[in-house]
Amino acid sequence: MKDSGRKKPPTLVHVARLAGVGIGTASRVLNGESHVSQQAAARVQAAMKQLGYKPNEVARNLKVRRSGAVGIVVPDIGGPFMAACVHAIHEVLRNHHYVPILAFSHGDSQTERNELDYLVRRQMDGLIVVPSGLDRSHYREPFLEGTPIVAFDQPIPGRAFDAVLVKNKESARMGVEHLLGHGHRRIACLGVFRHAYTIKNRIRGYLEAMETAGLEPDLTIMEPGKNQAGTHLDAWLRRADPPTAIFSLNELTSVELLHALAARKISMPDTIALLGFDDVQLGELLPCPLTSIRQPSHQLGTQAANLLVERMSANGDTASRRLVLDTELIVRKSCGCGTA
Amino acid sequence: MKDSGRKKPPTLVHVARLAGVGIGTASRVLNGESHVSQQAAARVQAAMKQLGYKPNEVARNLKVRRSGAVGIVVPDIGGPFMAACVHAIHEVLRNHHYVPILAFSHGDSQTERNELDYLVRRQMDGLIVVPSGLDRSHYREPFLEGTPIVAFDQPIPGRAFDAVLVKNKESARMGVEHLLGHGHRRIACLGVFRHAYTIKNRIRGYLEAMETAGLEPDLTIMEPGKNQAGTHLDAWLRRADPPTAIFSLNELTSVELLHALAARKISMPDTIALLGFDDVQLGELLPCPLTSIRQPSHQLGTQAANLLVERMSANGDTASRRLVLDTELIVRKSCGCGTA
DNA sequence: CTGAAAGCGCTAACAA
DNA sequence: TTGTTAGCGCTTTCAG
Repeated sequence: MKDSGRKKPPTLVHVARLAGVGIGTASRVLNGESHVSQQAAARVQAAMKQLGYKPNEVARNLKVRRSGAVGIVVPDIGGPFMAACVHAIHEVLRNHHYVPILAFSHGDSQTERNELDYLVRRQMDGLIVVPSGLDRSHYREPFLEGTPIVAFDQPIPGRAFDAVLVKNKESARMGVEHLLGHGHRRIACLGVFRHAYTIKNRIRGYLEAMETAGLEPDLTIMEPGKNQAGTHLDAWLRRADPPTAIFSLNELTSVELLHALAARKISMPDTIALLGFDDVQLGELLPCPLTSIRQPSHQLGTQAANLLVERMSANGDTASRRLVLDTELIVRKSCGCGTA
Repeated sequence: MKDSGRKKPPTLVHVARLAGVGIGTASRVLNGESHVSQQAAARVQAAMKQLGYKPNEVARNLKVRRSGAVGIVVPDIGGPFMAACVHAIHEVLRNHHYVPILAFSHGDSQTERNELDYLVRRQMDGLIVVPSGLDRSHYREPFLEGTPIVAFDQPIPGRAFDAVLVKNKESARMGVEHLLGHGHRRIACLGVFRHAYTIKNRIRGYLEAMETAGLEPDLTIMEPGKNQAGTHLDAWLRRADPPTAIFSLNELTSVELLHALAARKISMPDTIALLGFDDVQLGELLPCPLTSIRQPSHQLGTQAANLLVERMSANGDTASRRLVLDTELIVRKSCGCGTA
């Protein structure tokens, strides 16, 4: 009397029995195969309808050894950038009849590894991963072999994975140069550590631009989630010659900075100009509209998904490909434009 | 020579063979069962490690007839509200060792049905659904029977599903009354159609508040994605006695409205006051900080997931439960507060 | 064209 | 404590 609750759903056997055909035939019509008589097909379909039959994908997967699913591992989808990327990936994948399975690493290596492990056990046909933990050694482990992977936003060192990235260094450099163009000499740079690769390259771009201009770089890295922007801002302002502009390395920093500036009633862009990565929602409507570097999130997602789809259907192994996309500078006022 | 590509990963059989034990024993140590000798356990574990064995979840699922996965169907995760909800759901689910599978309905009934169908075929152990299509007849179809479902944000008519909702009508009423408290008499209401239930109730709240105050309601529903807020705004302004306040039914409307107001340089809250559902990112930092009704997105997600987890593990069938959560009015300036 | 039969990798019941 | 066996629901030879 233990399992009396829900009665088991009908299987192909039931369908076949009801239709008076063999299970093989039933399977064939299920898969829309050609070599079936009209007669049989009709009766099987009738039986399926009558029983409300739904094929069991799990069983099918076990047999055909592919799950039709692809795993997506991202740190989180809090910000608009990742949300948009994930959305785009989802769309492409669904169009190709894959089911996307989303997992969060929270930027932690261990969690990332666990999620990957789990996805592999679940027989994912492919993986799209933002490698955001510090430790990336698990990408060399054997359990990932045999599963196509495309690295997203950040490359995976070592094995030659496909990757879709943006021009971080160049974009940063362009942004800082724009600030330099406004006559700023003391440009501070603020960011958070987490996503090593992207940030590292943006920093590199900042440093290059400053160096080329013969200026002293002024770099600060803060911990995420601690809302330390205010503290750093205060420190800058206490200096004899505080920075006149800030280059922000990501959305989170920009938002925190915006709050900190507002709380201190510091006028932008006069006292301090701001330019940063990632467009912030409503950034356009702020008292001083935000100038920012927009990453092509939708394209990024689409390209990555396409790359993966291609690789999953490719029998042979093609060489690994790396796509690097351009960003766009959205010029508004926080950089100093239109103030003169 | 067709399948020569990737060699098949090791199975329990290989492990057992290498360890020199029966497959049953191997399975037992895999599942951490007690009745195994130290000897055997050790050798099996060694073998597993040596082979880099990863259990095949698909096979296990087929056998135990549960997938350990739960499907989440939402219109999209573009806005911060849904993003936060989904995040919370994910978290709870993962803590209970379920894998969350996210699907998008785009607010379309057909898509919604398809996704549900697919999830059921994939043997989801449970479903959390935002029923956002107009047609909800599919929730009465037999294929959903036997799968626990909790309705999220909007209830499912008919069958007695669990549901987690917010107090839409009461919140709207409270919001409008706040506006009334500022002396506004002509309060327009703007929203988009899509999410029938929530919107309908918010409208009801608006109407009630207006009626109670003995005022003429002024309701406009626009189509999503068409950015029609400006058009409606213009229409209002052409009137002899234009509204002095707008009650916005959701985030999308608020954002569009904000853009439209800014483009027309209409001052807020003097010329037009604004109060709406859903907190908008950076709403606090706008020239006129936004007053809004904040929904408890995190709680909503957590509760829904907990409800589902409970139901999935409940053998017998408990009565369906409905949770209705409170909202919070975040008072800033766009309503007219602090202007006097 | 069609039915029967052999598994996919795993768990669970049953003997031993 | 163990090995063996019978499937989970489906696809896919392989004969007929």
